[in-house]
Formats: sequence, C-alpha cells, structure tokens
Amino acid sequence: MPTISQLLEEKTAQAIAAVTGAAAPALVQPTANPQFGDYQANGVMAAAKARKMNPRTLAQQILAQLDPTTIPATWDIAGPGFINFRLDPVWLGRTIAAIAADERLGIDSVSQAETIVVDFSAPNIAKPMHVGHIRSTIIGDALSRVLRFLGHRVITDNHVGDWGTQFGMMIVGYRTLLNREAFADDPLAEMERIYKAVQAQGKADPAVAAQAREELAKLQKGDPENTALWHEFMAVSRQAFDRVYARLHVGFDHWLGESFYNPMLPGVVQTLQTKGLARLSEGAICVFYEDDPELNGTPFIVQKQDGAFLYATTDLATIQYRVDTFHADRIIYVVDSRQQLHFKQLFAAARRWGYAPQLEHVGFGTILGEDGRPIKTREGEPIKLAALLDEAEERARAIARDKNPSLSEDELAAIAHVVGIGAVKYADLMQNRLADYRFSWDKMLALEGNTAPYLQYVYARIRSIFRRGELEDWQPTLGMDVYLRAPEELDLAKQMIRFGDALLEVERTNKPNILAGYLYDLATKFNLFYQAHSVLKAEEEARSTRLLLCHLTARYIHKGLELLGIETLEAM
RNA sequence: GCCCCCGUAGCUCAGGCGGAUAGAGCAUCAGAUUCCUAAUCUGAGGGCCGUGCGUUCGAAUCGCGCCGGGGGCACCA
Repeated sequence: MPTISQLLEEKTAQAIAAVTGAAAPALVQPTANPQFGDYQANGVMAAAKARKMNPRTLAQQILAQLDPTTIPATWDIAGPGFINFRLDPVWLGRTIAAIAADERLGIDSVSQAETIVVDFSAPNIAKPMHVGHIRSTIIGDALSRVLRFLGHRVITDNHVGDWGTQFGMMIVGYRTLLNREAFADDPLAEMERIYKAVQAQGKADPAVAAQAREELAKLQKGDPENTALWHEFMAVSRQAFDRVYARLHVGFDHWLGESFYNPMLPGVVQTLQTKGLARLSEGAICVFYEDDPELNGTPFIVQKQDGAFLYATTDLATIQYRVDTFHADRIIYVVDSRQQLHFKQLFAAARRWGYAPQLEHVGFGTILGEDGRPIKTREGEPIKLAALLDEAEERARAIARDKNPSLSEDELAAIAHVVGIGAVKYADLMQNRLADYRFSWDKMLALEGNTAPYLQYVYARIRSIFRRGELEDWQPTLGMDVYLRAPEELDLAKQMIRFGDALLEVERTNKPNILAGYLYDLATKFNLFYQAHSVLKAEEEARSTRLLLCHLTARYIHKGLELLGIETLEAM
C-alpha cells in the first residue's frame, strides 16, 4: 500500500488539478503542530498565487472535490489556506492490524527497481583499517540495506586500494627490514612496521624512494617475485579486513579492487583520445572542461608523464565495467567529501564518454576528537579500527556490568558486542553525514537521548514484557480488532505508519540519519505510551491492542536498526 | 585567487527542493517508582537560526554581499 502521505498527496493534487485545470503538487507533510491535525497540505497557497486567486476560496473549492470514501481522514481549512487532515482512528486501527500481518511492515517494493552499485569502505591493502574508513563503511552498508529492502537490485563493491604506490615500499621493506618471527606472529602489524620504516627512509634518502619506485614498476610489469609478494600482502590484508567486517556485520558482493581494472586502463586512455575527449598537456594526458565554467581550469589527468595511470583512469574503467557488466542504473560512491572535485570531474568525463548512469557522490565530513581536531592517537597516528571497536565493546561491557551486576560473563560479552558496535555505528548514522562529527564515547553510549543503547533498550524492554507475561509466542491474530483510544496509543500508531516515508526519504537523499531520527521518535512515543498505560494488566479489550502496539514497535525497531546494520538483544 | 562544505539554546546536534508558535539530547532546576527493566518518564528556564540586503502573502530554509571555521584546486588516493 502507498503511505498515507502519498495517498493524501495524490488525492489532494488531483483535486487541485480538477479545480484549477493545472497540475500542482499538494505538498502534504506531517503537521508542524498537533493542533493542526496529522497532515497538512501546503500547496494550495502556491496554486492560488499562480492563478491570482484567494487561497481560502480555492481551498474551499478543492475540498469540495475530495471524496470522503477514498480518504481515511477528516479535513478543514486553516490559516491563510492550509488544508489540515485528521486521520480516522478506526482506519488507523485497521491499518495497524493489516501491517501486523505483513512481513514487510506495510512497505511496498519500489515499482521501478533499479540496479544500484554501492561503492564503499575501500581500505588500502597492506595498511590497517583506521577511523578514516569507518564512516564510508557504516554509511555505505546502511544505504545498501535500505535500498535493497525497498526492492532495488543492490550490488555492493569493495573497491580496495590494491595497486598503489605503497607496494613499492612494501617490497623494499620486506626484502630489507622484515622480522620473520614478527611476520609469522602478526603479519599485518609487521607489514605496517616495515611500511612506515621504508616511508621514513624514503623521505630521508632519495635512493630508497627510487628503489621503491623501481620495485613498483617491476611489479606492474609482472615480475614474478614481486607479484608473489603482492599476493602474499593481499592475502594477509584480506584476513585482517575480514575480521573487522565480521565484527561490523558488513559484507560485500564483490571485491573488485584497483588491480582488477589494470588491464583496461590503456584502452580507456586510448578511447578518450580517439574520441577527442583527452589530449596531451605538459607530458600528461588530460581531460579538459573548457566549456564547463565550474570545472574549467581543473584538468582531469588520466595518464602521467611517465606513462603510469592514476585513480582517475581506474575510476573511469570501473564505471565502464559496472555499466557493461552489471548494467548499473545508478552508482553511489560513499567517499569523503574532500574528494568532491574528483567526482565532479569523473562524472563529467564519464558522461562525455557516453557512460551515463545516475552517478552520485555521497560525501561525508571528518571525524573529530573531543577537542574538535581530526581524531588521532596521542602519538598523532590514525586510530586503528580494530582498537576503536575493542574500546567500544569494553566501555559497553563496563556500563552493562554497572547497570546490571547479576549478568553472566557470556551475557555481558553479548551485550558488549551488540551495544558497543551498535553505539559506534549509530553515532555516525544519526548525524547529518555532510557535517564533521565530534566523536564522544560518553554520548554514543549514553542511555538517554538519540543513541543505539536507548533504542536497543526499548526493544529489550518490550521483549521483556512478553516474557513476563509468558507470551513469548504471542502473535497478532489476522484481522484482530484494534481499539486506539488513548492519545498515546494514537500517537504511537501514527508514528508507525510513517516508516515508509522515512525510508523513501533516505532513498531520495542518501541520508541514513532520517531513519535514525524516525526510530528515535518512535521509541520516544513508545515510552510515552508505556509510561501512561499498563499492558499486561490492562482489561482484555485494551490489552490485545496494547500487546499489538508493543509487538509492532519491537518489529519496527528491529527492522529499522537492521537496516542501519545494528543488532538488537532480547535482554540487556 | 577560484571552488565546495559548515555557522541554529551554555555544549553536541536535528530541521533546510519556503508554510502556522524553530526542535531534541546533554548540562541546570523541580518532580514521578505498592505496578510490565528508573538503562525510563513529566515539567521549567534557556534562541536577533553568524551578519546585511533582496525575492515572497510567508525565509532558519531561496539569491547576492560580508564575517568566522574547515576543506579542495596538474601528474598521491
């Protein structure tokens, strides 16, 4: 079924068109204030202005066109020409009962399913994942889950950095500095050590830097020894990445890293030149955008003076592959906002080339420490993701132990994992991704406010109601009667039926914080309801309705958090 | 120099393709538990929405200028 706001929008827009003879949006949205009802249409005033009519008069004529048998609400005119709708409580009760019988919680699949490639995470091989990768990973995973739930064909692709300049240094380091015991013990840590050491040497000694470039060149020409080393680095890194992704419950359909596109790069540059899109300039081959005022003056280099290709080239090959092979209608790049110019250039080049799926750069800001500076360790190094997740779990465990000393170690471990990881993810997802975000353990793990533990607690508390009532297997009966009488019951039900609108808004804007905000509002409305009304001890007629409200709230929170990549607990 | 993002309550942030009295959490103060997890809830105070001009019946939201913070701009990714 369409969402109620979609229905009101459609019916009101039809009425506007019937009266004015011209299509105009009704601009239906939830009311700013409950005194105005549940939904308001703002479009009448704009339509009146366009026709130089009195808005209230026009509103009267529009109302006359609305058919009460097709709209489950009452309505009136208010203010300068708003139409206010009040939902029919009986209809609301029936709708809630119908949703209870629906696996998808009343959410339609999109009518036009698209093939959407979501490109996110993309750590560099031979380097540990650090905080810089967390936003892309978490946001990309959440968007993928939402789009998939809405019915799109989603392809997640981890475009790992497996062909960069770091390999020259890694090979030099492996040959000159490797501690074999350390490597056998913790290969990634030893790789990191030698990488940093060679990097430092290279800065001080040009000969080392030259050696690294030479080894890289040999690798890129297919030298067997260097290639074998490269495979070893890959395998070691992949294991470390997989451990982190397992903790985060993030998976990918493909791991098509930069190296995968390597054989295609000469052809990309060749084609761009043949089509007259790229030309030689100062020894490099570049795409220019003289006819584009925004990009004019920012050449897009696809081949360096020395003949090497760049990430611009790889990214173009990647678009080609995703269109030709996956038949992508849409590609979403979840990458730091600082790369905005690169993506503008990339998308412009792809369009000129003739590859024109919908291309979207979903950017995000920097993670700042509590001091407002980009987050770093005391030593000024990036914080490793694994260490960050360890700390999240430790802190969550300590809080859980403090709140509930009777928990067993196994229970504590489960809570530490679900709450700790959930808190880290949710803290990122609840913010507008465009802004920089200030990382705060205390805030993300707080039980008050818009946090994962708050939502997880509401879920656990609801599950506890059913346990306490020995109703673990309780299920709503098909077509059961639902009596929504108390204002808190009505408010909760009205919030539930906005879930679909929230998901569509996430799809439209690529902003998971809209879903997070929805869930927080839902949890708050549940708490208001639960505070005001007993459930298990209620009289029978109210009891089954309230059990249904509890049951559905839990399902919405479970599903909503799942779409954000966050787990729930039966007890905490 | 050019371009992009940000500026909303003491603090951290929502809202932003114009709509009615600008919201939440923290912090502060005052309350609620014979009762289903008080890890909860209720109430109060707290705002020239950086600033000026403009568009509009209507601007936190759109446009232009300015101020402040961050970022990007030819061979790294």
